[in-house]
Amino acid sequence: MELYATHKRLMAMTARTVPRLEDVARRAGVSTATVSRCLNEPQRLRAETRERVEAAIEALGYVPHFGGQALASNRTNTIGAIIPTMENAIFARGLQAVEETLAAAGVTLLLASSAYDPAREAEQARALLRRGVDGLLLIGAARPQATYDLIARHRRPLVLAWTLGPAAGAACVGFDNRKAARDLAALVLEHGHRDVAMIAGVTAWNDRAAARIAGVRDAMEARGLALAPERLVEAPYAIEAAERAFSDLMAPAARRPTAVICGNDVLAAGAIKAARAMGLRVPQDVSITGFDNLDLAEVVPPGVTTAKVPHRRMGRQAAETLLALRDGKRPPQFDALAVAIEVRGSLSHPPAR
Amino acid sequence: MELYATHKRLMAMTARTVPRLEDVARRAGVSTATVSRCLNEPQRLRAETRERVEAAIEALGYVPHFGGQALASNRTNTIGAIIPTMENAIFARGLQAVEETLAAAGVTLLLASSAYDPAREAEQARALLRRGVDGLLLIGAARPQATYDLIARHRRPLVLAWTLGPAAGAACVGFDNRKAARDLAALVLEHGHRDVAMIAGVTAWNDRAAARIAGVRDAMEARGLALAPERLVEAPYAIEAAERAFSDLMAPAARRPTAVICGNDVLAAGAIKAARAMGLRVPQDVSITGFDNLDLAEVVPPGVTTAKVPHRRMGRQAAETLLALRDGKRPPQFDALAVAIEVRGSLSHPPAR
DNA sequence: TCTTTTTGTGTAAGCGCTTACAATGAGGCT
DNA sequence: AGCCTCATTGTAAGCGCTTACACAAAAAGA
Repeated sequence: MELYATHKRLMAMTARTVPRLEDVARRAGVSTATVSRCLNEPQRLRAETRERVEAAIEALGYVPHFGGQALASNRTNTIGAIIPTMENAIFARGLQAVEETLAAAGVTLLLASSAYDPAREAEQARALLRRGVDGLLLIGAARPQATYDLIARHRRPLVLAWTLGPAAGAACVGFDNRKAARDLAALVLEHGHRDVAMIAGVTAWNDRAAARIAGVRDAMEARGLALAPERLVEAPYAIEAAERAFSDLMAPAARRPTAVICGNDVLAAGAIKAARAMGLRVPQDVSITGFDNLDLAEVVPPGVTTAKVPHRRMGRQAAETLLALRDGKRPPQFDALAVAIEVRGSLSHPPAR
Repeated sequence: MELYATHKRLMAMTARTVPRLEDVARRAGVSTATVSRCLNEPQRLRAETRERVEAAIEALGYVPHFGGQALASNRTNTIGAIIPTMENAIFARGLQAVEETLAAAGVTLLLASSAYDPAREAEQARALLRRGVDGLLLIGAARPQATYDLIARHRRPLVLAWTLGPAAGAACVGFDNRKAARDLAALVLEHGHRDVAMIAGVTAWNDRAAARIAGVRDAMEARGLALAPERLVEAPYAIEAAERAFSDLMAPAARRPTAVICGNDVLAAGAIKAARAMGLRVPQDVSITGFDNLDLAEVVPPGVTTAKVPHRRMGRQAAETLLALRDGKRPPQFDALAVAIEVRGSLSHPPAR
């Protein structure tokens, strides 16, 4: 045993470039406990002592070792988030706000992505929990119960964003996807459209996509219309998939839909691209709507009429909720975020037959 | 001391939900060392023992504690990456590839963003190093020496992506921004343009943006032309900034540029939007080019002529380099990635005067 | 048969930090 | 003066894991 210790000690002597708490303590002429306190509850130290320790920290360029802290304190000042994808900008803006809010509280955000795959999500959750995250942020509420159990077993607070639930014992921060989609669809119908089709996101394990379909159905049924099965296509959130979906919807020359409601702006952009390729004018020949109000929506002519999701506010609220839960406080109670409709050129009246 | 230990032990008894290595060992009837070996070098165990341990791990749902591992082994199987922004898709695709490649090797990617601010980048690097990342991936080569020193002091391998250097002792994986921009500009000039302007990214601490300007200058000078100061505007990579920049460039009614080369596709999309708003047709009245070949480029009509950066390949190579360096191997030697030009509708001949 | 190796497993020391409790000394009260 | 409180700092146990070395048993030589 002695030899091992000696060996390590020697290694350390020759190889150490990163100072430890003990080095700081020695230099400042205090105990390791005092240095630790200087880091964690500086107000408990006499000003003179604190200054001495801080000087030593500064001089040595000391940075506390994360693993050591995590092990000893069982806290990491880290929040983990798993988003479905980084490929398009859907979640970027919200996450940026999460990150900023957390950073202001001295908490780091660990980001992972699941590619819309619940198994991958569970795996990532496991990895994040293993890293000792103090809390977890997930998107949406649809996932296997096992994932919820996993998180509960680790006793970590969980916040779901982009949805209002129903949540298995998790806090939700978000907006009413169904209502927003209903409002948007209602607006489309008010423009006189009766032949409406929808390119939705893939609904498997995606409650937002499903809720948006439900919202569209709501609006149509309220007017005695129905969304026929052949008028509903699911497509992954990608340009190309949307192009194909749009072509499929428009294939029957007779009774083509006059409006296509898309599950998000990426789909809408793809649909518009396909329409152009088919020689259809937007909105004269076909109206198209999106969801999210990404940059894309304002750049693609004639501008995508879309639901303006308050990403940043949602991100901030999610972060605040997580911080409160982590500290054992009751989380602030937020109202469901309002989603306005941003009207742009892609929505107009149906063409006269 | 006893009391403290007892207290903790009691807490543990009542509160433990997460099993430790010791619990697995007890259940499998082996020592903790054996369980640890089963995790790290399973081939060293007798098959029968290994199975018993694995069964216990499975039964208890044991997951090794990260902090404990990190502390004891001084390795984390984690690579950190700091990208300038998540707001737009510039880095998303490349990072996705990094993540996939690392995941295949059992390594987790920790992602942070710097908002193009070198101070923030250094701060994030410190945070990642503190977390014990085994290596670091940064974008571009331009940053204060202090950041390089910080990383060197921690003895962590560093890979720079999106650039070819010059790198302060770091491996570079990327492409020649200058050459790609030169090729693109040459193509513009071949179309007959002589009045060329450029909306570049902000060059402060951004060697890619600077290299692209240099490339455009190269091409122009090779034809005896120059990029006049009033024909060069820097703008952050955002739609709105690009719109303003474009308006500024087009303000003088006389001798307006006939082509605007943009530092990336986001800028190009903004420029096209502004052009439309000004009643200018693209490409009949003005040609516009981008860089990166984002989704945006194919969706915005008439399609953005752009440099096709091989993001995914670059990401994969960066990850492979990091993994090799982490294991103390010589990194594979990659050639600079080729950047092709994707010609789309936004580039044409200058209008006849 | 009696060494040598090899193989598989156990023992226990630390990794760098936090924190309960102890110790000290300075004031405050009676 | 004697006792108590409070503020400040020190002491040292332990967080959950890895791993050098010890040791026993099995395999391989001699």
